[in-house]
Amino acid sequence: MSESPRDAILLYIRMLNDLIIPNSFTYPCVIRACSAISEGRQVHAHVLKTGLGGDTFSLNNLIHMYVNFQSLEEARRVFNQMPSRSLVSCTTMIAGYGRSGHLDKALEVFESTPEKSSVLWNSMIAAFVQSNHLDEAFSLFERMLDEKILLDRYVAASILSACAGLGALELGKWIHSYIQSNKIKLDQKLATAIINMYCKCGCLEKALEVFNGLSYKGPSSWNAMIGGLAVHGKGKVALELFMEMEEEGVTPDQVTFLNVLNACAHSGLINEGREYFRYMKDVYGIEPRMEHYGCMVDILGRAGIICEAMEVIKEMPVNPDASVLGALFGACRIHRNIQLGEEMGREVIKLDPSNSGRYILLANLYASAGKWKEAAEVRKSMTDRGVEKVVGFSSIEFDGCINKFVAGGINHPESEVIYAKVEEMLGRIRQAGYRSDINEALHDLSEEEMETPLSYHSEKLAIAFGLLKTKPGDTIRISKNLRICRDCHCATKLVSEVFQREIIIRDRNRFHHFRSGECSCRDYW
DNA sequence: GTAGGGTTAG
Repeated sequence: MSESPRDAILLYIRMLNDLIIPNSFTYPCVIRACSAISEGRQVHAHVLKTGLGGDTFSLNNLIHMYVNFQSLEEARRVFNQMPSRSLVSCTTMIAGYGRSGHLDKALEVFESTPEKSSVLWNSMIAAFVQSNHLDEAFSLFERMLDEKILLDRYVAASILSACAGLGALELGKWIHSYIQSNKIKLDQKLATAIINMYCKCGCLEKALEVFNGLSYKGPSSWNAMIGGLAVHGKGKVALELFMEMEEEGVTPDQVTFLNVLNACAHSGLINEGREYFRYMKDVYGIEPRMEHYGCMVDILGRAGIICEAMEVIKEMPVNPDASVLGALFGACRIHRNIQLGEEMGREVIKLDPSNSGRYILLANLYASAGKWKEAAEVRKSMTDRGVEKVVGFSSIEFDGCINKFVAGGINHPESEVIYAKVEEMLGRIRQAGYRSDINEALHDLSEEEMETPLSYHSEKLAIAFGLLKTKPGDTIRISKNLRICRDCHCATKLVSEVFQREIIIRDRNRFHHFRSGECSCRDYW
């Protein structure tokens, strides 16, 4: 066995010089050793010349190689021309299409494969999950179960990741217990997926239980747990866990530090953030990447230390991307820095014109400053460019089903009862002092549309649904794809008090645990 | 002998 891919290629050349004829065992190794597409193409030609153009093993490896070099057309050509395709050929093509975002083509290969194994099902499910098409991933998973294909640890990890994405706790729990009762091997990736699912579904305690029960904790398990504590606003605990990780001799990586910085951001730990930002480089030699800079800008900007946030950007070795400037833009929004916000908003849209949220935030920022003409222009430029608005929704799981609500939506079969409940809810919190202030509505710089009355924002519908469907005292869990707005945040605090319910809302960025009239974010978000 | 899974800011 040679140590490096280079040696494999050199050995192959020596073999040719010695006139030894390569066979079907030669090429898979040689192909995997190719470090550039041009080299791979040459070997491809050799395969054909040697008369191995019909060898499934060699061709499968060629498909894999072209996929790795992101040349899907060449991969597909090999796939199309091979005399006998195996399940491996199909799986490789599907995964390749999936990773490059060609879900339609992935699905076409998937559907046209007659004998479907769990490997094939998973390649397609994972393609959906990785492209954030979670509903499709779930329905494919259902189909898989209908066809009596057993769940293995790969499919389990994919589906758990989808559950984490949508906050589907019930399904996630089911997968977890299936893993336990069927003794599915808990390897690093699966353990990480379970911990992450519980964190992202709002069950920190379950996540900790799984984490503490692991016989071996790899870096990714620590990362998932630290990241989970971070989004729940438990910054101090996250930092303690990080120190424990170091004490146990586990080497942190760039993901660890991203999560550590994020923990600082959500808990307002400014000094700690500054320290860890230096520490990662000084102690572990990890250079901050774009994401780390973005996080650092967020920590400072959110705290209102705009000058220092700008300093961080100035000191970057590369140009800041839309995400870094987006963090600064977000800070301007919170601290009502109209002038810099205007500049950042425009810059961010220039760098990433397809993100609808930024247009809306900028338009709302203008509107809040009374600059109606500019606000209209921003909105127009968005429609002119054909940028689709991301529709805000809140989802709540009940009886194994995910119920989705959009602001002002009436598509739910129980709409009438739900709206009546919203009215009752608002009535009762008004008695406790809630005012839905028109002025606040106009100046609220949320991503969601201002056209829908605040009373019918999607989370209010979801909360009303939760109050209707769950028993008194049950926790209501809601996931939302955008950020919660100020008015809903305020209303939910009061609902938690008046109805004596714990309400957990996960928004785009973090968790809000509402209890007895207060939120775990302490209004810092 | 090849193929599928996890953690990653706002």
